Amino acid sequence: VSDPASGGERERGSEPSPARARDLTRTRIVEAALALLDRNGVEAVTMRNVAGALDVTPMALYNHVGSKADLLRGVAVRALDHADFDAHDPDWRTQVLHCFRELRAICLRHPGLARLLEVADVAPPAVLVPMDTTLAALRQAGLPERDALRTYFLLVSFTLGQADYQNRGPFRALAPRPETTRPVEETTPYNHWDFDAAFEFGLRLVLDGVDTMVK
Amino acid sequence: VSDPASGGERERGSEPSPARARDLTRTRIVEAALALLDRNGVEAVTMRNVAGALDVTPMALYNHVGSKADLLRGVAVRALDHADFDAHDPDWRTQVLHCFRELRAICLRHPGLARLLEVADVAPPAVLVPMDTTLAALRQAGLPERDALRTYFLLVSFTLGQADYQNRGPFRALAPRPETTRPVEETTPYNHWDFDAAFEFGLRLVLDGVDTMVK
DNA sequence: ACCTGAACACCGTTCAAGT
DNA sequence: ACCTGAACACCGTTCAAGT
Repeated sequence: VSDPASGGERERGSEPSPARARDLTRTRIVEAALALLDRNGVEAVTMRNVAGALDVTPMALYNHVGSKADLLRGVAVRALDHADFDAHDPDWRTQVLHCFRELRAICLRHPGLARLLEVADVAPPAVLVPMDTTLAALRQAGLPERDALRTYFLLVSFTLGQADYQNRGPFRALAPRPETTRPVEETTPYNHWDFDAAFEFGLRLVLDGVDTMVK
Repeated sequence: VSDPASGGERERGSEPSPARARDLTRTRIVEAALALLDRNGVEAVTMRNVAGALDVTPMALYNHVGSKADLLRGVAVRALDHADFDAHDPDWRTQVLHCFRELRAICLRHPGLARLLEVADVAPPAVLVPMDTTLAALRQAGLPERDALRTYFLLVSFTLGQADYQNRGPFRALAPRPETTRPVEETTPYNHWDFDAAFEFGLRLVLDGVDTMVK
């Protein structure tokens, strides 16, 4: 609606306007949806909103996407497909650190993405395949295949969960109400909560756990 | 609709039917919503469905609940309010284990609850306050207040995430596609995945990490 | 005080038409 | 092949009535 670049030039060259060519494309649709996700959150990415942003009828989208679930899957892929999860480092610890810092950075760059990935019927298996590097690193650390997978899931849950909390503002839930259960002077950590530090703490804790596990 | 016990007796005693008393109550509404959540998942708990289950107009609910968010908050509270998160054990490790095993057990008893708690604007701070016992245990383990909180969030993300994956069937997402990225003989852990064992592994890993951290 | 019924502004999606 | 428009079966919620 408010995008000035969307209603631009129509029929190019000499073609006599072949049925109002809009060059609507799956890529353009996915990008419009991602823009909506970034600006207004996951509940704003609606077939009708996406269509409106592209100045098109809702039903026009279905020539390119199949369903809303398909579109959301495309959005998730698009947001992650330029990620580089490979640290190219022989040390398994720095490899795992790099991997999940990268995942978190992307989730913070696209508010609403973490939520989208948690609503998992939307995330295609392909999305996190690059994380194979993490599995390799954990195996290299000495974990058997099954435990490497378990640790991988633990790290994914943690990373997405934290990013999600951060994105929707200082935790509305899960926090034991400091204002009522605890004297005021102890509530300081809630007021200036350092998400970055908390994330790094969690990563270190898990990696320390891996160390102990393989020892 | 299909509940035979809902359309039962009307006006009792000698009262001349004072405007069709339905004894509709917040508790009954919350319980009907929880039943819907358990049977048909979170997307089935709809104002209209809840009203239908109670044989009442959707708008009748608003005399007792305020909004759908308020209702969902009530459902979360109801599902958790009989939980006993206190192990009454001096050992901090068994206290933390008990706490999160209990949380997970409740989430598995109420499929859809984990998802509900993750959509956190719905979970009231009060819901997880009993977890104060966990914080106390982690402080007792030697963690400073801030790190105890961080570990608490890590454990909550992990527990809810795992329960959520388990509830919606063998992970549709987040799994690095074994069938295409890896030879078949290595895919066994995917086929018979032991959620209980994976959860226990995660707990142990985190507690080992705490041990290392305070040492 | 509590419940109903109609209505409003939304959803995703189907289907028959248009070009 | 691609897009439109009307329609269907849903949402949560407001508002004026009924008792």
